Amino acid sequence: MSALRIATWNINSVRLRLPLLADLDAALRPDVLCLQETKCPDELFPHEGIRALGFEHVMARGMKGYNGVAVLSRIPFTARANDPDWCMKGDCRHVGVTLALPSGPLDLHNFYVPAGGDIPDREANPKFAHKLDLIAEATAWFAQQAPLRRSVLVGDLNIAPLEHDVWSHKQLLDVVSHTPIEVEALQGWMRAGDWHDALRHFVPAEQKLYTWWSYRAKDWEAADRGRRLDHVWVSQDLRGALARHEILKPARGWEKASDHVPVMVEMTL
DNA sequence: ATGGTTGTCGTACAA
Repeated sequence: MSALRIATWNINSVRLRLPLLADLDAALRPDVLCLQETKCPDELFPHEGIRALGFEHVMARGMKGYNGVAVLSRIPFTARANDPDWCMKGDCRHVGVTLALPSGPLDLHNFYVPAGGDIPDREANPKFAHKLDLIAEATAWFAQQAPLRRSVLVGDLNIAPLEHDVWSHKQLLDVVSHTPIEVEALQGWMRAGDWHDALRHFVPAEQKLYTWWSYRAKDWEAADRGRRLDHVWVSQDLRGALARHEILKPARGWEKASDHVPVMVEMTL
């Protein structure tokens, strides 16, 4: 039995915030770190700086300017084969790997779900339609994979499903990220894979829990108008392995901070 | 009060 720490962070440019990875590493010491919004084509990915932090195993799936995901790991892994290209867009929103743990293989999915634009209407807003379509595809695909074993799904899912995943349930009901149609979609995805919400495993549903604070607030900390957009899900067989979690809120106050903070879950496997 | 900030790219667009 040993501890496995998996962290996830929407880094909002891996090149700009490469120095912050050292601070994250010092704070959380993750064995595996999943990044979203790397905004970096693969040929420009900062492999040297990341290797210097001790992440010897890296898989990046990036493109110019937008999106992009990566898995940084101290544990060897193989790329999962034959995972879908969601919505056939080639837009670098998912990477799947299989970690080679001493206790056996563990599947890890790193997702960056589309933010979905401003208008919560699939007819009026193609970005919202894309968000719902990607989730519908993922729902159908994970339903086919069931029953999932030794599986973890992390990422910026861009939906805050519970009432206390946002600063004001009432005021955000019409705001993309917390609309009933999105919440339904996310919950359907969770049910399809029989996923267990690892963050709410540790934090009661009645308690406010955020992982993102807008750049647009004058004082993000004083306003505290946050949302829980970043998630860690585990298959039911890993429920008993959940040992600890940390949401690195101080990271929101770092110099040149991302608007998302790193989230970590530790399991005993 | 329908604002506000950030990153990439290149002076627009996505978040």
